[in-house]
Amino acid sequence: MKYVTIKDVAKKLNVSISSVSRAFNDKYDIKKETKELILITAKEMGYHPNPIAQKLSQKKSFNIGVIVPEFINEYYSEIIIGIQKVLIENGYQVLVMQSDESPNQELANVMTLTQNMVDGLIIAPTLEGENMEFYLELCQKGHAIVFMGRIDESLPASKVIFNNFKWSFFATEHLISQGYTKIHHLSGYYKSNVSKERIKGFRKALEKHKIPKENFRVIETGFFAKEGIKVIDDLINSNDLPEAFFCENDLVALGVIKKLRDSGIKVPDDIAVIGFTETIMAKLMCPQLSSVKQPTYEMGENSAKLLLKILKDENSQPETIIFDGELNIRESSINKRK
Amino acid sequence: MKYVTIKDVAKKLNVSISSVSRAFNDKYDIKKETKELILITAKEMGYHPNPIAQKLSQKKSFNIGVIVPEFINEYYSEIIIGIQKVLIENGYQVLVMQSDESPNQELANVMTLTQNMVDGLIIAPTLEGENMEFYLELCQKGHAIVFMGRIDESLPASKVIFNNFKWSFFATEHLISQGYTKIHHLSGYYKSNVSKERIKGFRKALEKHKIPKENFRVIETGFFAKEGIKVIDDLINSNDLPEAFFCENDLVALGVIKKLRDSGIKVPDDIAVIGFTETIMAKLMCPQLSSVKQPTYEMGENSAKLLLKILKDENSQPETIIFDGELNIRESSINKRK
DNA sequence: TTGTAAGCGTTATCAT
DNA sequence: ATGATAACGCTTACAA
Repeated sequence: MKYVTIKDVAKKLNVSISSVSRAFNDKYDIKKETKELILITAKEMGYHPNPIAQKLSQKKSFNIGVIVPEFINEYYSEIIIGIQKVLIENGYQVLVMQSDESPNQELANVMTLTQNMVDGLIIAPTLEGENMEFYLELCQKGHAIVFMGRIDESLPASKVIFNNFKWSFFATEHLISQGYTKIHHLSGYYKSNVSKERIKGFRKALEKHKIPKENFRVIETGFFAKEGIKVIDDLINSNDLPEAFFCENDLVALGVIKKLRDSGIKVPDDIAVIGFTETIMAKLMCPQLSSVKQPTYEMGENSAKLLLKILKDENSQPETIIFDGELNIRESSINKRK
Repeated sequence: MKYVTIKDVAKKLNVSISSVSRAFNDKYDIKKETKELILITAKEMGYHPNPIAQKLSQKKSFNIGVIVPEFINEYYSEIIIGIQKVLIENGYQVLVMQSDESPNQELANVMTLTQNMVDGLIIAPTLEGENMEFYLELCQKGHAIVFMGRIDESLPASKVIFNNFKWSFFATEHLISQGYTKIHHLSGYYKSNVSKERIKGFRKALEKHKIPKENFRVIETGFFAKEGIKVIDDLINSNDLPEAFFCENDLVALGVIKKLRDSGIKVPDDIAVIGFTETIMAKLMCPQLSSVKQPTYEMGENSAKLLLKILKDENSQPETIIFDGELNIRESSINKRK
């Protein structure tokens, strides 16, 4: 591939390459007519500034690295779309890497990206606590980083997180309002702050409504349908089914509902179920699934904006944006007997 | 951010920068001991070759652009993962952009990426026929491009496609084998080659089994659950329901099943349904959905490999890889009365 | 307002 | 086997 360079344009117009450069960069003085002439001629010749040369010259890559645990589910996909929109508008390229839910892969991704001179990073870690010393070091070295989601509060960096406590509280309170008093919470991983917050919200709601302790349980389940199925299987065997399940996410809820149905137990007639981190499936399932919707797109946009702020002002202080959600009540958690 | 450069390493060891460069590039003569010394010292100092400088020097970006219609659904996500694996292993970075199902956005994405000097492109177009002259031009200019999925056969370029005809045929034949003779095919967009191939396969199966013409219909539906719902709504109103539906994809099938259920019609007891381009939902739905699985990951891997081949040998001839799928029969298409 | 030239961090060609 | 140096395409002091 042969590209037209700044020299070609300069030669054609008998001007210096600096003038051509200036024509493409607003910040310098240049006569209006020359600028226009250059711009027009450049366009005719099919010239575009070579971003790689710009990067080398400016010691900036105009690349932003985005690292997510996965993008098979729409959650991170939507976040990425929000990020991309903001960053592309601001002249950045977005390099997306996925860690396959592995902290090691995550670390490798960070390495690859920093070695490729990304100007900044948006990292959605797979697990809080992992790689934390490394991230601390990165931050102290002055890397521009925004963390997202599953991240330790203690890390002195900008963060975009979801108010898991609050919306876990609301989800639980909703189940209580439907008259359910025996409720199990199928949690993600206890290690994770997200899960801890959800558990806190769950407990808080039960306490507020004075549900006796023996009426609720928290079960470490995981993120996938398969794991939801397994838990139900165990509970059926031990004859320990509650009146309602508050699940880690829609996928787990889906597994729960499937297993219950296969066992002849109807949702919500016999047992109510509510999900979290709403997916497109929620509305299409049978029964339609109640869930907590997170503003994924906005979360992506805002993490990008936060990063741009850091990029513009190196001395900007770490900032944390906490997002609220939306409780969407559907069939799966409605108490028909009430 | 302060990076260690080749100069720093050279100075420290009192060697020339060429030697350091050579130590990092196998293709040159350099004494084994000096090489090792340089490599060790470089590592100690935290030196990595600056990829941007390498790119400028070599007039290669080592970036590959990947453009997909969307990555909200797992289909393209999985393809991307396959692509990334192969390309990253080969020292390339992958820039992913999504066109939001818009040919205009797709064009803008191609522009952005070519202007950013990507060495090659993998393009999954949103709609065949759109932007075709432009792609033709790109190919003729010598850009390394692999097309994927919804692409005109006529384009003289490397392609990775799925055998829609064949698997549409098998899906239809399966419905026939279940004893259904009144079958409707809810197609994507008639414009699209993919849909055309699916329709051909559908017709071929019906012809083979001598189903009378008045027993089958093709209805242009679209890609989303909403559109499936609308079609069923219309068919119920016009009292024109068939015995079985062969849907464009799982999402449409989901809409179909939902609407039928809401109307008191049971699947598969009253009407059978089969999807296409299997998603994770298929196994989790109620009833479990029969569908045709596409080898997404492998398709991604192979498109990347195809691109690498072009990159290595400029004169390599266009090649087309056609992938086969897998017909997964589940509850939704089983005729219980048979 | 414009031009000159140094510099960004490499690779690659030519000497030595 | 090693070093000097031009070149890659651009930005940006500085000079004119």
